[in-house]
Amino acid sequence: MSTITNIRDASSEGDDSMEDGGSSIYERLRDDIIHGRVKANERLKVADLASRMGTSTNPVREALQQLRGEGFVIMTPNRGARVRPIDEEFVRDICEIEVLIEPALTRWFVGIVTKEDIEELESIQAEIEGLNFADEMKHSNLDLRFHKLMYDRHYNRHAVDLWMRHRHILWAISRRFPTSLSRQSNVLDEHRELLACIKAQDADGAARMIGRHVEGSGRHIIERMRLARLTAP
Amino acid sequence: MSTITNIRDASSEGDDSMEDGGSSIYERLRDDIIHGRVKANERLKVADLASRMGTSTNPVREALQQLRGEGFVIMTPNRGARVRPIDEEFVRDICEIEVLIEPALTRWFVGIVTKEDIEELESIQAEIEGLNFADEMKHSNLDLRFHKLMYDRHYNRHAVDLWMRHRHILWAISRRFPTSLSRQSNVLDEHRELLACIKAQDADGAARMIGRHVEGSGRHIIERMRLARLTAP
DNA sequence: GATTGACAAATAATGTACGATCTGGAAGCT
DNA sequence: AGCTTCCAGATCGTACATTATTTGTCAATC
Repeated sequence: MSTITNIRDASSEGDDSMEDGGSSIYERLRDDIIHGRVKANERLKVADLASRMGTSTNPVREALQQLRGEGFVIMTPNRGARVRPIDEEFVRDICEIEVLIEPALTRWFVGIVTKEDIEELESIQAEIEGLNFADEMKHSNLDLRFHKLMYDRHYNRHAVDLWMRHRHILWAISRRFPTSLSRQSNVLDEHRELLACIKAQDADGAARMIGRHVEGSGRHIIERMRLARLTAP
Repeated sequence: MSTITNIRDASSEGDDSMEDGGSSIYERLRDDIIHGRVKANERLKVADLASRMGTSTNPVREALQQLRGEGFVIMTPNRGARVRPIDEEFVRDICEIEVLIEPALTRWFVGIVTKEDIEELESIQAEIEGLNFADEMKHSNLDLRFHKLMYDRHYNRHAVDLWMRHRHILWAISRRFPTSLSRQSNVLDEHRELLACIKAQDADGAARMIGRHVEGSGRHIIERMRLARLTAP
């Protein structure tokens, strides 16, 4: 229970009031939860967190309240906050929701797509194929740009926000594990097929494709999580 | 811009430290936003709210953070909080999401439904038909019980939570307006047909039915909102 | 004379410190 | 053993200090 956020402080050694490099308390806590640095259902004591973060208690309390609103922590009156377990169930849950939402967003995108959009998508896709998973970080950014381009102009901002939130969570989790080779080739295939459907103005096909894509990603992450849990508990 | 939460203080007159009747600051603020007592994009000043609520600023700040997590207020650093507009767009957005989620939840329910469940659903439906919209409040509760029974045992807690949140918002909004007679009869019809599909183990039919039900409710609320906005701006 | 720029004062958000209140568990009593 | 009492620890609320933003004024320039 010692190192939670201090894990990444290895570089800046015994430094209390570290000038936080742009990351807010909220983000730090959120990352600690998503990355599993705090155990499931573990109690989060504001005083502890405050000293660990190098601030007073008030910012921590507000961060916790925000996290409660987003469902990452569970708070009971006069009894503090506990972390919601980010386990395979959680991933499955949000993936299932995405399987419902993303096809709808995609279907709409096919209806409004322009020649320029397709060109940009293809250029992104070319970049993705170019680096071929050499840099996971870069790949993730490109992948995000790919999907963001499709969804960003959608009128349903609420749905897009939901997608973004889920996406960030999944991305943070999947960053813990490497992507298997088979999944890598599947991702490339799925993107290619998706592009083909978009170009052909086949909304149903594109929706079906994105559904498969999301489901595949989710399944892959869950398998990796299960594996990691079994090998190194 | 004077009376926001004080509207309901009319009864307890000039009483500073009113023993709040179970409603937390968070709930008060949330209701004020949903019910449109605060104008869209209006700035929420913590000091104002604190004095209005009869407390100090800290509880207000935490409530605002929670609301931010849930997307009801938008906060920018060093610039405070603004209320997210709860307009027709907002309702349309969450209804569209529900149109995607609820059919999936319903489909699963049809797969695990027992004889006892159906009996209880029918008893609730009988009660609903019995009071025939005489008491909107009671009707809402029964309607909630009806759908809750279907969704509550679903394994995807995240999706069910989302549904619950959306449901509460919609309910709070629709409470502002009376339900039209035509919509009333439609609701009854839709429930009846839904029950028939469930009894017949017709998952696709039930899903289609609930989709129509949600869409109809959403459309009705939006129309009412538009009407109210046009008649009394 | 009107516009724009900088500077200063007000206003409001953010952070810190401390006291009040509640919970949980351990020690003591029947 | 079971119940009560009490104390340590943590949360929650209040007050205050600090910092950032906004506003208003005045002067300099076009």
